[in-house]
Amino acid sequence: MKKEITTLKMLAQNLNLSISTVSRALNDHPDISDDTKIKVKNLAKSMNYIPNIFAKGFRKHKSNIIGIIVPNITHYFTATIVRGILEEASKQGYRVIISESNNDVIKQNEMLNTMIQFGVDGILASLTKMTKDIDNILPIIDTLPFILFDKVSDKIPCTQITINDEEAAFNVVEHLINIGKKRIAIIKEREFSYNSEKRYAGYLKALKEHQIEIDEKIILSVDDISLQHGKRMANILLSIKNRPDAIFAITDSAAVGVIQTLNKFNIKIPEDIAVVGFSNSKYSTIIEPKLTTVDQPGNTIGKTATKYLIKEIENDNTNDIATSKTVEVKTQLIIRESTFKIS
Amino acid sequence: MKKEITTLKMLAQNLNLSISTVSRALNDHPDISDDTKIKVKNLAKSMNYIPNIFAKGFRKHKSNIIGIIVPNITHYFTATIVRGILEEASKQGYRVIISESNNDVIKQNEMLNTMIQFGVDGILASLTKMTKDIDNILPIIDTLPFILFDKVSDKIPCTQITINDEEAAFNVVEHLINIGKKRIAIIKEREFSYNSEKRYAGYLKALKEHQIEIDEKIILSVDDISLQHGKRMANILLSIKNRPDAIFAITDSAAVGVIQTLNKFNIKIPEDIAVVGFSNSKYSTIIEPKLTTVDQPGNTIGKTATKYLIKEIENDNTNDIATSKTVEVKTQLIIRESTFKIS
DNA sequence: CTGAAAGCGCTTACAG
DNA sequence: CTGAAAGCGCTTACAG
Repeated sequence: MKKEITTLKMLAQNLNLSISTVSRALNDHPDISDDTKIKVKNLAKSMNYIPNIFAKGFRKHKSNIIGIIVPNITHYFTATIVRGILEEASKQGYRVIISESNNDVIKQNEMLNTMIQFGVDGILASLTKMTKDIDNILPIIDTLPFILFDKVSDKIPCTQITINDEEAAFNVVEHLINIGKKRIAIIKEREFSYNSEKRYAGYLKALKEHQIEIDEKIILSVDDISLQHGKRMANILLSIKNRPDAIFAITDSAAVGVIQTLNKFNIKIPEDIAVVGFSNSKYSTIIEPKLTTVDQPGNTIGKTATKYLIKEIENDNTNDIATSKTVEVKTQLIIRESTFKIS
Repeated sequence: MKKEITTLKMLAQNLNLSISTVSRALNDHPDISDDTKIKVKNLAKSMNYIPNIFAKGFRKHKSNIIGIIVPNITHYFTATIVRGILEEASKQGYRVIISESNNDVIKQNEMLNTMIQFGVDGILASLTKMTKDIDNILPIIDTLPFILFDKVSDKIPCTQITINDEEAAFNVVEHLINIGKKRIAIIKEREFSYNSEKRYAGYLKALKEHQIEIDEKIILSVDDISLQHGKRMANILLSIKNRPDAIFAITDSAAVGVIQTLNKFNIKIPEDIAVVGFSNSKYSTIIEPKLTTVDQPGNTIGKTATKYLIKEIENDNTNDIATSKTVEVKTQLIIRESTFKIS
């Protein structure tokens, strides 16, 4: 029982005009007289005319749909980015198709392909953790506009939007030093994570600049930077002879795990051991003591990425390597009880 | 520098066949010989043929895209539902377009309209809080397949997928009674929320069944069932002369606010006052004591809703009121420290 | 300022 | 078993 859909043809017949004229009037073509335009537009409105996007897209080879692919949509930070993308896209007249890779490279590639098949005008992607197989992505980036955000990779020559991971981590560690900490542990991910490596670099840089000795024993790497592993690592750090006086976990979840463990052993936070996370997720204000962390403006990342993508789409310069750039969105250190100045 | 796209025509020329035959071969039409099919399919693969979904959709008046609209995508539970939708949709060859209403009715209507304009085959919606203006939705539901999930409304005659709110709340309250609580407060939303009303109904039913007096003074309603309001309500409940010995907050966030407040006043949980939330969000295991709550299987809701929608799409029976049904997905009470049996 | 016509890539009745 | 042709709803060079 679908409703009768108004088409250009119907409008044309009604007004005794040609389809061409009606089409042009609706698109504000300069050749058409204002008189006609007004007549056409009024009728269109009264007949509830909705252009058939498919015919249009088909004709112009443009769908006004952008595809986005993320590892895990249930992460608060990711959802926040998605929200930014949705806002900006809808403002500019684009719709958004979403896929989740679940950190599965095979799935990610499948999804990229179906997106292209579905005729998206461009793709915004946040990579899986182990995106070693850049091979599947490289052919795509000169097929259509493609931009990376959050989980990016410098192996892929395209525009990338991230946060200033290195600087943010540097600020975290410097803050810990400023409150008097001298033996700062870090819990990071294994090598393949871009973000983790950047944060680690910031950590090292801060220690060096403040001439603090780097001790491998308190630099821990895990496969999956989760709450569970945070707990495990905290236990390890407590067991070594020369305990750290601060723990920087590269993720809020891990930091929460650390705090829970320290609480269990009645270790005073931040006096005995200070703790810092990363993300400013909701947990950070629910755990006791409240967590010092880095706020990442997901909304800004999403909007920025979308702006760049649409610009590329509308200029039709498919990922010109020359025009690719890396944009770093500024984060902010949020200081809470887990590192409060001791005095 | 877009790559040359393989079309049916190119395949046809290459094989000296007609476009019709190639099209039929690719679609496994019974009229075509196996020989031809194999030849065509092989060439298609080697030439990397991808059907143009727009031409196809345009021709068949079908986009294979479903639209979903939710109030807030950053809510963990919502993201979980979205994940379920994505999984099921992609399994059945559909793509998903997402919009966020931010609980704004005007925006919601705009989005519904653009979705229809974008030619989605059907819509899955979770309503804004104050969807009193059903008026805008009613005309839609007999235009195309339309299904409600999570935030539903019995004013709209279409298939609805929710959790068993009433039963779940009943179980919560019965559990509190079983551990010896006799004066159970509830923090709910104001009247316009469907879910809140159902949970409230479950609350009342349990009290009645166990012949516990209903006291308006410990039935609190808020506009926005957030952590902040949870705190505020907890303060109110602590200030009344005859304090409750249990608080059922209709949301985990509010329950967390309650716990933080009780902790501040050193009230023993659950001995003095037990606390229950709703959602089994991540916070519920981060707060101390860990929160008893109701687990809502978002994934199942998403999948179920999608299955029904696609069924409606493919049967082309647009929201036959006769076939509309309300499906309740079962929840599970998760008992944790905030209500542990006292003995 | 307006119209007739071609064409985007596909499917499908119709004919053989 | 295969092909020629129409048509889905739109835009746009071409002609007037």
